[in-house]
Amino acid sequence: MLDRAILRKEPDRVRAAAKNKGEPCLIDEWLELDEIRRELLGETETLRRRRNELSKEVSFLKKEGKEADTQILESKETGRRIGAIETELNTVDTDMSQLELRFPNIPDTDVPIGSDETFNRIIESTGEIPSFSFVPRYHWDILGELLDREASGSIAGSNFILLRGWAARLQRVLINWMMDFHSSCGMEEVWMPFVANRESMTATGQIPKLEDDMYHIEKDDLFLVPTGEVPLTNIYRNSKLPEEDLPVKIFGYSPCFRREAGSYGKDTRGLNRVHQFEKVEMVRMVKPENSQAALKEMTGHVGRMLEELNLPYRISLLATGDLSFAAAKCYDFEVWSAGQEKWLEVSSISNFGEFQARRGNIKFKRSGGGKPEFVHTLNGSGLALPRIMAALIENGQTESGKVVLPEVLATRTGTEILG
RNA sequence: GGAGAGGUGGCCGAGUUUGGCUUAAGGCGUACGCCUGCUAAGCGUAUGAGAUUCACGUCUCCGAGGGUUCGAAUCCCUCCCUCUCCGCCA
Repeated sequence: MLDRAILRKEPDRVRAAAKNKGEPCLIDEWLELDEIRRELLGETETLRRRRNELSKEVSFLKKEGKEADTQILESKETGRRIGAIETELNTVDTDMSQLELRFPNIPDTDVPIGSDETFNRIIESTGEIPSFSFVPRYHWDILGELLDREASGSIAGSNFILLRGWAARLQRVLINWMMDFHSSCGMEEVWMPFVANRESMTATGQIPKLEDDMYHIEKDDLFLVPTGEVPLTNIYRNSKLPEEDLPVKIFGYSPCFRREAGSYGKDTRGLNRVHQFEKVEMVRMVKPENSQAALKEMTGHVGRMLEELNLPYRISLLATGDLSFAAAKCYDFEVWSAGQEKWLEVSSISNFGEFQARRGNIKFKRSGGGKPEFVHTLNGSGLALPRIMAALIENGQTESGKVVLPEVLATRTGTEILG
């Protein structure tokens, strides 16, 4: 959610942001409602003030044992008028809030402007692209029956995955390794619910825009989390943190459920794009002046993870059109997967500024005093499992269809070669 | 799922029986000042959030939403959450 002061004073910025993000923008409707709202608000306040005065008079007169019929009559009439105006005011206010939920966050000034991912700017590329003396295979070919589509299909449906044997084991080892990695870097480990309610989804920005992309449990009006960002950020919804609690640095594992309507077709083979994937997510809440530095720190952190996994990667700064609804700035990490000969997105690290904090009412208070301010929130994947699996398998493959593990995983698995 | 008890400012906690000098007491904490060899104590002052306004101010907020009333923290209804006990269950 954007500051109402910005909507009011700088509608052009809001308009430009929406346009650059490819979102509709109903700012003119909002401004019109805002005028009406302020007018109505003024009227109710005058009337309320009068009613408060009358109430005091009645109270006083009754105590004196005097008549107060005139005052009671006026108060009654005033109450009726307040009621009428309030009904109108509520309608206007609800409409405004609905509109506000649909204004996307304003991208930072250094974000490249462009309609889609072709405008993303690659800012770094690290690691050596592996070469083979044979034709490298796709990970789904190497996995073979360890990626049991028949089983997952009959259990849940297409594009859900079921891993067996060493593939399942590799997934578990990877999750553990990631968790330990973050833990040793001084973040707090969190285990979270994998469903979230409507308020939580609205705070982080999935609702209203992405409601249809989520799995919904109608009976309880709960959603399966599309990312751990939702529970992790909502830990602090409606709270006011003392300054010394910042920065909040937390992480946790969660499965991520995405209906991804209309995503079937190419690029959905194997582990590339599935309805449920595993992810370890990092979330931060920082003081506004520190969010840029935090974003940088988080990208460095993820870079080190990929280096330990020995995966070649590149980082792009997303263009406005590829930036998510709630983000102000975002870096994407992609790893090279040798079989598919493609860059696969494995982590997004975003700064949301105060956008989510405003929606979720997450504030902090400076120890020197002053008004509570909104924190800045950030989050980043560290990392998303399926494509990391794909890249590890494709890059580490041998001619005989085995997989050589990077050292950090070999130590944990107890073997250097899987298969 | 059943029964009971609760939800009041950053925290604790009075007020709900009997609706109206509650404009939410009091305490803790915090900030500033006084005092002090230093610290603590003590004393004094200040201290919730939101909306609106250039400002003074005004209005709203006692878990959420409705209702009754001239007037609701207080009465009525619905819902949510927490705790205790019981039931069921991995």
